[in-house]
Amino acid sequence: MASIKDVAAEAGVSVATVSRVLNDHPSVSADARTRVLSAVETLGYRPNAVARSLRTDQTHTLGLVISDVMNPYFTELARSVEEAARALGYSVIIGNADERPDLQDHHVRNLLDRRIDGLLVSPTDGGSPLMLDAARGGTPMVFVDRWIPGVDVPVVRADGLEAVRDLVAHLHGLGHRRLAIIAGPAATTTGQERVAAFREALGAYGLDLPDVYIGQGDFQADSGRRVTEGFLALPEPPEVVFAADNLMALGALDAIRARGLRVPDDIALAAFDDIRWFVHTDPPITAIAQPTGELGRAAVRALVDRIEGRPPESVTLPARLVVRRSCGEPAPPEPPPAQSPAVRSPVRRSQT
Amino acid sequence: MASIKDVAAEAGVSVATVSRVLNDHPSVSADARTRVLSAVETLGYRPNAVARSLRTDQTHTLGLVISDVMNPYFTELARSVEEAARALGYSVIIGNADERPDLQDHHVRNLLDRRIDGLLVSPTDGGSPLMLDAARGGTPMVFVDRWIPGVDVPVVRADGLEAVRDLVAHLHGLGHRRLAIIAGPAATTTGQERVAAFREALGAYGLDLPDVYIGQGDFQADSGRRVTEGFLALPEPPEVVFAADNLMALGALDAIRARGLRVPDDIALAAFDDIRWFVHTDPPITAIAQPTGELGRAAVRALVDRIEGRPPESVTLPARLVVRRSCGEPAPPEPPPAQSPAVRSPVRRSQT
DNA sequence: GCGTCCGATGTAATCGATTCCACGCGTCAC
DNA sequence: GTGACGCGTGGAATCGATTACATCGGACGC
Repeated sequence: MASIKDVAAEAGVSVATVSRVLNDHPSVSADARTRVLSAVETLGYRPNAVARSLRTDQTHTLGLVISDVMNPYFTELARSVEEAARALGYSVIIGNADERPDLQDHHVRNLLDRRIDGLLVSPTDGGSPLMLDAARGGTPMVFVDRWIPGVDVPVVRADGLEAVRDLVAHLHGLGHRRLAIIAGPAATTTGQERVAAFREALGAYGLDLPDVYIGQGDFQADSGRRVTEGFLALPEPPEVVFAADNLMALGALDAIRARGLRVPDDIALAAFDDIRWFVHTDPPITAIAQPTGELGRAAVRALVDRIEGRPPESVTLPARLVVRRSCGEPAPPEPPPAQSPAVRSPVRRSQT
Repeated sequence: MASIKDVAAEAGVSVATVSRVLNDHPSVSADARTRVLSAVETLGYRPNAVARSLRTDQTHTLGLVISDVMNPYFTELARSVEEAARALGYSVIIGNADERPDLQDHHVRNLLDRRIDGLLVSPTDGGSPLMLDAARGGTPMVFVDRWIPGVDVPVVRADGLEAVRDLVAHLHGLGHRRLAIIAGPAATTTGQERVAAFREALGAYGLDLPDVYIGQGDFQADSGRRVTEGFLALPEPPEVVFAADNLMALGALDAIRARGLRVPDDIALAAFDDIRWFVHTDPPITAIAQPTGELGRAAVRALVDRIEGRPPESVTLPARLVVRRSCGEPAPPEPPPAQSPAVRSPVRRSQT
């Protein structure tokens, strides 16, 4: 592969001049510039990003460590992050933690070793020593979706409280009184918050959330199945199962189906996180939708602000309820499928 | 951030010795080794991968350029690639082309600039000059899923011919005679092959595939909707729609539903690529499943073989038909959901 | 006792860029 | 006419690692 030296030789100038042309530094003669450019062309030269990064101490790369790529919510988040980053001249390297703290640490370490300019994390757990060091250390960092309390890092996330209240109102209105939740890991903020929001919303109707109606899941489909099987085996099974993410809802559906029961006649189902397939499941599933694209963009904006020396902002966006038929009639008309669901909602910001 | 010099100073040795310890070179005294190791510990030193890569001309990184991350098939492929690569000591940088040749070029260029050790590509089109140069040039490369004919690069893919024959047999057995396909872009091999396989399989039953029953899609949901709307508006609409990927099947479902029609009573639907949600759609969708995990692993194996100087092998694995209810009764019993669908099938290999 | 060999170590070159500094030369002001 | 200035350019240092080569002792064989 041709290096800057080859280009310099070909153009009959010094490497310094080649570098100046490449970084369009003003003081280069028109003549030298054209000679360099044509040398670049004939050699098919491309600057070595590794060497450049070593010298400039910048990689123009963001790291994104997410909990689980196979979860459509995170896939979409990753996509919007990459898109936003690209628009700002950054590349993204994705690390998939698969909800495993050890894998998460592996990726964080890997990204740090590569000297990425900044790190976007959706933590799988309460924070390993490595993660905490990274957060306190010099690396610009922003949490997205989930965060670690007590760490001074901006957070970009959706607030589901209002939507969960709407959901409970909907369920209550349909006559449901025994409501259960498949929770995410207690070590994650989303794992805790969704249970807390659910309990609070139930409280407003004088309902409580007994321990047997809280199933401990891990945001993966299998745990949804396992927990739901437990619910169904109860002497008094719940009338509604609320899955704290879409994969556990899938597992719940598996379990319900394996028992030969029907949704919503025998048991109702709702999920946190909306995905396109929920429109076409049997029955269509009522879900809480997050403004995923906005979250990704806001997260990148915050991180790049930090990297480039501007004060980053924490952002909290509202989630919203999408009612379908999985909790019982009536089934509201689904709006015609649009290119992208038009989620226009007010933005709440708070300085960090 | 501490550098190797700081470690050397702290340990009272030269940088060469530190480097030797780090790369566990045999000729280092036990004393020096422990001193270096403890210096590393106290300084929290981590070697700079950028500098190391520059010197050794190896990044221990694989590039993966896929056509569309939001397509669950590719998401899963990416996941298995990363897993397999990690097991072999490589990291993976994913580039998402979103089915856009310009974006694909962007990512290929970016990865090449970063001097990745090898490139895994599922080409979005017939091959841009950049891609062809890269293939002919020194960069180790392997195609996965899709490939570019006439380029001497190993290919790892699934062969759907047998499965498509099974599908057509199934459809024919159910009495369907007017079968349509939503094709992928003609510039992709999978776009062409699936149509060809479908046509050939129809031919075995004396059926043909008229042009009006070939809808031109682009592997995205919207095109599936658009094409299906066209089919339904035909004076003689098809009895079956076969979508060449799962996203276009989703779009087809949208269109069918918008028309107020039912699957399979009014029209049957089948898809290439099986995804977990197909079990729970209304109705469960008959699909052709690819051994995605195997493909990812085989692709990494082939690429790493090339990188490390061993002769790489092209691999073709068979896809298989999974019959559900979307093409009409009878609905075979779905096996109980397993951790991972046990796809055990013979492996055909061919030397490249 | 002396030459040889080997193990442990340090010095310095190197990878491919960027960038500080110095230099040469032409222009302009005084 | 001369000094100051600025522009275009090249030389060389630098980033943080790896590694070839040189050096220095000590052990060992004869």
